[in-house]
Amino acid sequence: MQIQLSDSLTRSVKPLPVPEGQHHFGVYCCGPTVYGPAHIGNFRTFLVQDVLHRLLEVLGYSPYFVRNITDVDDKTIRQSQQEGLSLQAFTEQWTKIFHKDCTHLNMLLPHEEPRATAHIEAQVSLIQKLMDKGYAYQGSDGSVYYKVDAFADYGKLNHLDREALQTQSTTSSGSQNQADEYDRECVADFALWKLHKEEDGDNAWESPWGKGRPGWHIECSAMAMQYLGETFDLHGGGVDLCFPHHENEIAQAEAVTGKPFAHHWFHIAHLMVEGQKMSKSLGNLYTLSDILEKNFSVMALRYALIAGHYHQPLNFTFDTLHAASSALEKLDKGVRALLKQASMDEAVFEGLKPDYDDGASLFPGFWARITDDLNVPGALGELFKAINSLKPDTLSSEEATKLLKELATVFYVLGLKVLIDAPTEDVPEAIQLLAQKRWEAKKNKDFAAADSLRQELESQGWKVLDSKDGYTIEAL
RNA sequence: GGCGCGGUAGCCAAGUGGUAAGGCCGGAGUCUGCAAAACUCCUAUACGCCGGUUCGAUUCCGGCCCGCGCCUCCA
Repeated sequence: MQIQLSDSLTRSVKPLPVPEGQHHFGVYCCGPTVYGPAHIGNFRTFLVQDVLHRLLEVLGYSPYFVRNITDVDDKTIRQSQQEGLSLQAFTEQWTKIFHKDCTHLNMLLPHEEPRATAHIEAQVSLIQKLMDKGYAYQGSDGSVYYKVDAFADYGKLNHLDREALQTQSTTSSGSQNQADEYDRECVADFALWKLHKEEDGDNAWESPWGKGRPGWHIECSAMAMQYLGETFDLHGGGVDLCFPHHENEIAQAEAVTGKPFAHHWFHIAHLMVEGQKMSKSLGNLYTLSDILEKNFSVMALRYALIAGHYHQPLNFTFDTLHAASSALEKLDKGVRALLKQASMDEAVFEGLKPDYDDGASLFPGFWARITDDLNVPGALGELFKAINSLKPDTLSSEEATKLLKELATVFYVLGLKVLIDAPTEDVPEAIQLLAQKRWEAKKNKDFAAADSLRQELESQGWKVLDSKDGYTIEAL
């Protein structure tokens, strides 16, 4: 099945090339700057990319997925100094936490995860080529800048007016931009190599233009080409990266190679929180641990973050999370009903390998939607519709098994684990004892005693759930 | 100002030239000593506004209003 995906460069929905032979579908996504915990907005972007990664894999595209780690920039340097750590120790610590969060969110590992500081040479060499070809110059401050004017295609990704770029006369507020503090020939020019400054501390590398550090944009051009070649299939990131970051990546790469950098540009809209832009000052910037502390499951978060179309801003609220939890429970029930009919163990279901068969799909609506510009909300709608129409107890064991196999593939693409484990909290002995007493009182039909014990348990933060021949205890 | 995205029931969110998926919430019933769970069922005069094209527009075109994003290192 072929995937259609909108492309920012052509501003159209384009089919991804059909997989053939040994070709690997090369994907580069801009990863995090590791100076603190990633927030759920970052994860929205990475999760959408993860769904694309999984879809490509299941449909036979053989993706080769590269996502970088930015481990040198103003913020990482400043923070590491404040904490009295070396840049490396500082960024490694946050990289580890990022990895932990990714695993927790059930994200596939990238095939490569290059770090900027481990690829200084490749960046220096790319800058040298830009110098040699006349696309870069050393400013009066000693730093090296990209000469935007020299690259005729500059602005093509964002469809910018070249005339306006010459002066870049306005800023976000529409006011005049005071550009005279810069040593660039043109305000649109951007830094390739930043000459060492005192506040950079030890964080400097040798280069033909003196000790310094790379500009932000150059790492992605250099590393993408190193791992994926001069031209690759798809490049993605959050919308905010479309300009200037991706525009600059194109300028750096294409000026040197003369070839298209990426065939397809994939941008993911931002996450809003309670209708507002996320920001520290508004206090609405959540990390994964913030969400887990509020007793939501990580799967509910994953569901909530992928359930909106990537093309539109997603408004995240705690209502959304509640809705996601309930929706997951519904899927859990649907699957359990089929498991019973198929006499399949949970573990067997969870161990099923994704296996997509185009001709024999039992959920054609789901696949049609998800391959149509990664329409996850539409696909989820189709999935629920299909599950609602099933009557498990009328199915043969074979039919139920077949459905489960394809559902496993569907859930693999979404990266959702739908079988929800019963809470396995440790219940203190004293509480267990009280619960046992209550159960006995209930069996003896001493309901007054049973009720007062229930109240006592609740006052201590525990809830008893009765079933036919027993009970379970849950934290409130 | 430039470029872009969006306005669908209480909330979230698909989609279509012929009167509208799905999820959540809500409600009812069954069941259970109570509570919850579970099961079954159900609801809604929802397509920003104004014109145009059309037999017919939420869907196409034009205008307007409103919200949001980017426009020098934020996913």
